Amino acid sequence: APESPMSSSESVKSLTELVQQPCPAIETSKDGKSQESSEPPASESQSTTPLPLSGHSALSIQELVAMSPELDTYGITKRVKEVLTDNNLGQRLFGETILGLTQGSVSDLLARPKPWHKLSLKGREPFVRMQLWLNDPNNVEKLMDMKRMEKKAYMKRRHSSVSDSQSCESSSAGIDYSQGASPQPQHQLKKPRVVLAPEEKEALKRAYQQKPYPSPKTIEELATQLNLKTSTVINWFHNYRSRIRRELFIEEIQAGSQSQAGSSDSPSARSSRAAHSSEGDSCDGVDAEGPPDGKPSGPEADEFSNAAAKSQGGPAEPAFEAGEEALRGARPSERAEPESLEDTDDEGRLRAPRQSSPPAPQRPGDALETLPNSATEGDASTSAASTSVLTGESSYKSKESSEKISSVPSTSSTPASGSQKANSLQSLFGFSEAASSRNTRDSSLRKKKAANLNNIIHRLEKAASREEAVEWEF
DNA sequence: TTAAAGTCAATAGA
DNA sequence: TCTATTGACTTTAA
Repeated sequence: APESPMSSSESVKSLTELVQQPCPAIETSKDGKSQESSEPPASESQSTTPLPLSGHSALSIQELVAMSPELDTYGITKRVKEVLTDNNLGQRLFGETILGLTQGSVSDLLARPKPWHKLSLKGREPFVRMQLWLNDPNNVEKLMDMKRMEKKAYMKRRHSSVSDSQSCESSSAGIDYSQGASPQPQHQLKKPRVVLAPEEKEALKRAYQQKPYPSPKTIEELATQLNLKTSTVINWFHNYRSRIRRELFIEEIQAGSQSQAGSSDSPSARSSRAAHSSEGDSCDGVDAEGPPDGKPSGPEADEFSNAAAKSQGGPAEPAFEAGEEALRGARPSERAEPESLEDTDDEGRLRAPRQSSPPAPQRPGDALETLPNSATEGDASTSAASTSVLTGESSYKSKESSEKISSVPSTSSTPASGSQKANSLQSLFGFSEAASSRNTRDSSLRKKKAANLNNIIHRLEKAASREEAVEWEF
C-alpha cells in the first residue's frame, strides 16, 4: 500500500530506456512488498527492477543480492561519490534512475553506508546496484543522457505549460517528475513537519543517554514535559537509536581503514572508537541485542555504556527518571511557558509551530548546563546519573561534529567489467572477497560487554515494567 | 507488539 | 541548484 508511487515506476521506466531494454510492462506491481516493482526484462515475475548495467542478466536484483559476495559498502559509496562528483551528476538523478531511491536516501546512503554484514537483503540492494553501476562502462554516459533528457523535458514543459506529456524518452523522466512536481495542489491536510527545537533535542538526548529504551511512562513524561506528541518522542528514540548506530558503523569503518591501510574494508569490527566523542550521546548497546539473525552483532556500541558507566558508578542503574531528569535541564517550557498545556496533551504541540517556543532568550546550552541539577527527589543513583547528564558538558554541541567520511580506504577494486550476464557475478563482485572481518576481537570484546550490559538493563527494565518473571542469563 | 531497518519527503543550508 | 538532516511512516523480524 505504501510505497512511493513515483520512484519505482519512474525509475523503472527511465532505467529501461537507458538500458535500452525492450521494456515491457513497467509499473505495476506495487502490491508486492516494497517499492521495487515488477521486473521487466528477464522473466522473473518477482518484484525486481531492471538493473542498469550489465543489464539483462537473467537474474533479478534480489537474486543478485542473494548471490553477491560481501561487498565493500564503504568503498562502493566512495567510488560512487567520486564518479558523481567528477561528472557533475546529482544524487537525485542517480538515486531515482539507478537506485530507485530519493535524493535524501541516497545522500544518507552515500554518507553513512552500513557495513555489508549489517545490512538486510533489502538494504544490500542499493549497494549491489551501485556496484553494478560502477561496473557498467557506460554508466556515466547513460546518466548524462538522462540528465539531458530531463532538462529537455523540463524546458519543454515550461514552454508548453499544459500539454507535453508525450515525448517518450524525455518523458520517462519528465513525466514522473512533473507529476510529483506540483500538479496536485495538495493543500490537503498535510500535517506540518515537526521540527524539534535544539533544547528539545538535547533533552531527548540526555534522556536517551540515561535510558536508550525509555518506558512508556517515561516517554509519556517526556512528551508532556516537552510538549511533544508521544509519537514524536517515540519516533525520535527510534530514529536516534538507529542513527547513532550508523554513526558507529562509519566510525568503525574509518577507524578500520585508517589503521589498516589497504585492505578491503568490511569493517566488521574495529573500533578504536573514537576520538571524537562527538555525539557524546551515542551509542547504546543496542546492537547487542541486535539483528536477530543470530549474528552476535558485535562491535559497536559502547559509547553509551561508557557514558553510563562513567556517569554512574555502575551500569546497571538505569535511571528510571531519566525522562524527568533530562527534562529538567532542557525543557523549553522551563521558562518559556507553563508546561501545563491543557490542550490535548498529545496534540498540544501542533498548535504552535515548533520553533516558536523554545529558542528562548538565551542559548539553549546554558539552560542545561547551569541548571542547578535538580535531583529534587534525591535518589542517589538517579541523581547521580542525571547530574552527569545535565551538567555533562560533554555532548551536545559537539555533536554535530560528526565528521564526514572523508578519509579513504582503499579497497575494492572492482574491475570494470562490462556486459556480462549473471554468471559474471564474479566479475561483478569479484573483488570483494575478503573483507571479512577478523581482527579486533579485543576491542570489540569490550564493546560487546558493554553492549550486553545495556541489553541486560533494557531487558530488566522491560521485565520490571511488566512484572513478568524472566530468567536471566548473564 | 516491539524494535530495527529502510525510506520518504520536507526543509535547512550552501 | 544540490546535498544533508531528520521526523514520520512502512516493512520486516522476533
